[in-house]
Amino acid sequence: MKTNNPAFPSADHDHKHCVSLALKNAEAYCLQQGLRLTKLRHQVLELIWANHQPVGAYELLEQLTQEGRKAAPPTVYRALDFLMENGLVHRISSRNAYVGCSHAGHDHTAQFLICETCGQVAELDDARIGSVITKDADQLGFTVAQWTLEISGICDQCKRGTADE
Amino acid sequence: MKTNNPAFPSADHDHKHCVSLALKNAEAYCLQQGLRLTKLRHQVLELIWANHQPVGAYELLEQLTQEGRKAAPPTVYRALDFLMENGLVHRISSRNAYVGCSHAGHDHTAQFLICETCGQVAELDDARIGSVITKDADQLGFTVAQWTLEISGICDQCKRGTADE
DNA sequence: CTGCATTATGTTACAATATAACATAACAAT
DNA sequence: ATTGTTATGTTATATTGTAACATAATGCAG
Repeated sequence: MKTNNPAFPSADHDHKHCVSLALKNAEAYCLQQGLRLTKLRHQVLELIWANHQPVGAYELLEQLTQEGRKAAPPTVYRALDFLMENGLVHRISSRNAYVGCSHAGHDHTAQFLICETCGQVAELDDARIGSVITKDADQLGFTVAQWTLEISGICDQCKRGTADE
Repeated sequence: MKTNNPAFPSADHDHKHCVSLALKNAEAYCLQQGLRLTKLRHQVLELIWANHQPVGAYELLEQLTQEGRKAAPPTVYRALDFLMENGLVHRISSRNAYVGCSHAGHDHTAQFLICETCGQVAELDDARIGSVITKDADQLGFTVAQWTLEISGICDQCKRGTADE
């Protein structure tokens, strides 16, 4: 039996459901905020979620092209910019890659566990980290705008060998 | 009078002393560890410290060239690799830039405050953050190898206007 | 100190990631 | 419909980073 791990979904979880849920959330959020989640942006967001692990911009570009859209690098980067500005996607800068964000709304903070073996990413959301950061920064008179925490290591499934993969 | 801020050194601090101290530490560390801090590596490390804020690889390349060394990109990247492996330099991935590390020894963790205005970087070293990370990761069965925390915002000096700059 | 293995650097070419700048198209509101 | 605004298409190029192989320096066994 698989462990039910909310952070690193097991390989047999319902991908499609997972993606469509994320998209619905995004649609609702954009509607509510008066943001234009155009076809292109929707498509890019869907691809990001479908990959379900960090995807590079040029990988997205290729996938877009395969889906029949005429696209060049700016096409992808602009969509990514929009999605990031509005908190629907995060950039993993240590990998030059992008992942979908589950808690939309532009939050500007992110905490990731990145598995070096399988490449999967889990988004943490531990308030303690933010509070420590804020306190430290305050003491130095530093005003925090945003931050990224990227934690690299090995996930549970990969440690147990191939059984779960 | 300037604030004596250990994290963000004021503009009038003794640059040269600062650099030479860092270099001496690095030399001592490499000697002790049997690491070969060659002329090139030493030169690159010195340039990084001399800049005293994150420097890009190609910027370093240019500076190396100006100092009369024949250098191509791999020259710089290899030196950077060595310096990073041995904890003498950190990479700021959100900026594709490199900074000197004050606590040598390969530690593999880093916490940075990055001022969006002046570009200066302060390295934090708050043990609480590491401990929260470890606990969170443990609960998910994730084994942490290394992590990077990059905090973007505005430093004290820049908030006060140009007086301190 | 000589030859050999190892490590570091030089050199050329190129891969991967990202943006500038300007043209066209879609949209939203009069 | 007209117009201002926002989004996308298109071409070219900037920026960052590596692969692959040649040469040079270094450390060490004999």
